[in-house]
Amino acid sequence: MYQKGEQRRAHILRATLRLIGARGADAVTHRAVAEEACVPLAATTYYFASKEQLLEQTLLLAAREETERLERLVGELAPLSLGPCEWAAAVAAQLSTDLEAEPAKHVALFELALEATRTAVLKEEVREWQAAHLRLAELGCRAVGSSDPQLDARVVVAALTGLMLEQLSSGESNFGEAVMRPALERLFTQLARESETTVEPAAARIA
Amino acid sequence: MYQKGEQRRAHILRATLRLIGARGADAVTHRAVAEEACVPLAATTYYFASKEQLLEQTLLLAAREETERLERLVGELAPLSLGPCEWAAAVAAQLSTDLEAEPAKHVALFELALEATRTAVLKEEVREWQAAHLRLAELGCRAVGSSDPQLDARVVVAALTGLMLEQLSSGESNFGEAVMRPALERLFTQLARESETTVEPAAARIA
DNA sequence: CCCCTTCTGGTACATTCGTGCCATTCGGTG
DNA sequence: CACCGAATGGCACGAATGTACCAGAAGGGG
Repeated sequence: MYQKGEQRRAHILRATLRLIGARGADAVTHRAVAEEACVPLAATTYYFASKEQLLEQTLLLAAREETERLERLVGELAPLSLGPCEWAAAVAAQLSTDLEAEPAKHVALFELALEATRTAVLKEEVREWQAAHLRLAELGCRAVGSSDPQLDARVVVAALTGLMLEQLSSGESNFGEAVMRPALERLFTQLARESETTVEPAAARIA
Repeated sequence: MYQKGEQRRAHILRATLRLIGARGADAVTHRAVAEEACVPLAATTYYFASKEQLLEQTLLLAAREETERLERLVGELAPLSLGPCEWAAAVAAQLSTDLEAEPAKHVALFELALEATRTAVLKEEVREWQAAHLRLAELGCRAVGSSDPQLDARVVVAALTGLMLEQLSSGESNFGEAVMRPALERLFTQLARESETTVEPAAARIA
């Protein structure tokens, strides 16, 4: 009983997410959300105590969904014992198709990161979110035989974040994979290379 | 003659930048900017045709300043023929101190990237900005003897972007270097490692 | 059946917003 | 000196905003 409300609440969150992706976080007003969700104005104030809460909850939703999605992806890929290049191809394919399918969600996630700069609650959430990313990347790094999976995971997460932002902010539509795959191949293969000797700073430099 | 105006214009842009860093892009209103800059309300409309122009110009300013700063940094470092670890240390030090000195500017730059998602003019600017980054990174990659400087530059730029965002959105204040330096060391040393043989996908995987 | 909580949808209001207007001052030029 | 464009600053207007309020529909439990 009384579960209709939850559906409407979710519907409003979806609409807000679409709005953030299309017109930015500052386009999120009660009226704009209400129109996007096709609900009366009062609905948005009924389900959310304030505009800030609405925005916050929407960003949390996006972050959690994305984390689940990634967990599923790594869960599928990890048991296959792929090499670095296959990992790169799989990850690049997944990310670029997802970027094109739901750019709004990913834009929203970056908005989340920026909002977190100013909001303690969100900062905490971003930390958990990144921790999840690190765990997943670490799993992947272990799978390709990284010699320092924790450190490499950090590098990989940072690189993926940067590539995604690049695609969103300056990419032509749908050439994402062409850019991401070679970069990821290169990154993964180089990180996966075993150090035959302990790395000595100057030794890696060409004479 | 009549150069006072330019100063005031610049003053307003600075204030706007501070505002973006402190309270986000949607906190940029004529009134808020005027107060932050200690100028009357009409000044912001006198120097900028609209709120959007004000925001846009501010972001362009930040992007160009940052590019110049990076060019200076690479210009200093490149002739020293450093190894990957020294590069990592220098870059990590520079970025983390700068992140702490002027977080507002870097937050603003990410806001720029997000706005570019929706604004054609900004998207073009972001492209130029990233092209500059790529050129600089490529220079650095060449300096450490990368076997594919263009590709590696892409990876490096993405990783740096990701690390910066991580620091801004979830980092404790001022432990940036402790996080960034090891990651960069790892990335640079692995990228700098020569491939003795042509990289063959499966060969890099541990048996 | 009635009641009470949940939910709906319409409206009102104070505040804040972007922007246009205009009288005034400044500072260099003729 | 007079002049004139550049710059200033105060103000007002219409539009949009967040949110409170309220009258009622819905629908399951007594």
